[in-house]
This record gives sequence, structure tokens and C-alpha cells, in this order.
Amino acid sequence: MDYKQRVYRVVKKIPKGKVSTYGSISKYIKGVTPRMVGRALHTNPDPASIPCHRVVDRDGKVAEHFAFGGWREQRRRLINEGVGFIDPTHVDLGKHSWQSKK
DNA sequence: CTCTTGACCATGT
DNA sequence: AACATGGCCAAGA
Repeated sequence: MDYKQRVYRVVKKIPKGKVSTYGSISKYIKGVTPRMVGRALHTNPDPASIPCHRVVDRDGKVAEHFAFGGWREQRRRLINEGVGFIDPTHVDLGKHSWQSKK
């Protein structure tokens, strides 16, 4: 299986109202680095099934120019799911960080 | 095939 | 917290 498929599989598991980070995902999949996670989502083959808006960087900061047409759209969806923002571009990782259980 | 770039991260400033 | 640097590895030119 390609590394992308593994990444997608994990991202799809992120429950509603939670967010995860590229680093966490990369740690949980052996042989995959944070960059590869980002690249996998960049080449996102099925955005309708892959909740990439629930993935943020280590600081909780969202991707400003990618994710579904803009960080505002991403933020709108997250807020709609109950994820809190500490400022316009940073989600509250302390309360909503999620980790895949191996 | 080589070179550059990049949805990142850790560390230092 | 924000910015800069080095490292990681894959995809694009």
C-alpha cells in the first residue's frame, strides 16, 4: 500500500469535533515523515471523503492557501463541528487534539 | 537523471 | 508567539 493510502486511512478516522496534527500522524505511521503527510493531503484524491480540514500543524495553525479553498472555509467547518479557535488561524489543540489509537 | 520546492517539525533566537 | 535554519522524503520541472 502506498504511504498516501495509509495517511488517508488515518485521516478518515478523525472523529467529528476533533483535530490532529501532521506530526502525530507521521509518528503513528512508521516510515512516514510529516512532509509526506502534507504531500499526501496535497494530492488529496477524494476531498469529499477525507476530512483534511481536521488536520493542522504543530501549533494548531491551519494551512492558509490549501484546504478546501481557503483557511476560512476550513475554519468555518471546524467551528461548525464544535472545535474552538484561540485566534483566527489557530485551533484549540489543548481541548480537541486527537490521536489515532494504533 | 539532477535540481528545486514544499498542507511539516525541532531547535535556537 | 513569530521568524530563521536544518533535516526529512516525495513529486514536479
